[in-house]
Amino acid sequence: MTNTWLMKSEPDCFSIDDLASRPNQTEAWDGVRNYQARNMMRDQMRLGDRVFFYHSNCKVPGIAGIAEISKVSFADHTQFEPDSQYFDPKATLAKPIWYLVEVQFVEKFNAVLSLEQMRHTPGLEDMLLLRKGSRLSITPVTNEQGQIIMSLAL
DNA sequence: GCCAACGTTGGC
DNA sequence: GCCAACGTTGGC
Repeated sequence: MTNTWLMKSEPDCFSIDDLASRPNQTEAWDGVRNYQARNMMRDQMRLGDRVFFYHSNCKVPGIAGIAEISKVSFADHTQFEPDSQYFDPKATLAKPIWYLVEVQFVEKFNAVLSLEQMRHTPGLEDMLLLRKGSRLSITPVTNEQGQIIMSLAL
């Protein structure tokens, strides 16, 4: 059973083009410091799960393309690095606090499927992304929502 | 740049 | 364990 997720990234920081140009087109999704998001990565994501790569905090926020989970949950190394902005002094090697997954590029949409368009698409009303005040950087997407999104993607 | 909504922190 | 204060997210 393959699930679908939506993962946000600020394109100024890390965009889908950045992912596509990485060696192996993979990237460890480090720096997540929210427990709900961590729990999804740690406990629920499976190899091959589909990821909608969402560009946030930019001119046209929306889904820029697709990735997939290429490596399941392991400790986020940045929590151990004092020089990292993601350093967590409470974390130890024996007891890591933060976990991440690795994602791999699959495809880039010809055009970003905008937040605006998703808001106006019947069938997507219940997407967690569209909830007022929703800031969670990782959210589950239902199969139905996933199919609708794929039908809109160019 | 503004600010609403949310999560976290820490005093009590 | 409550909750005010604070910091962050992210659309607009």
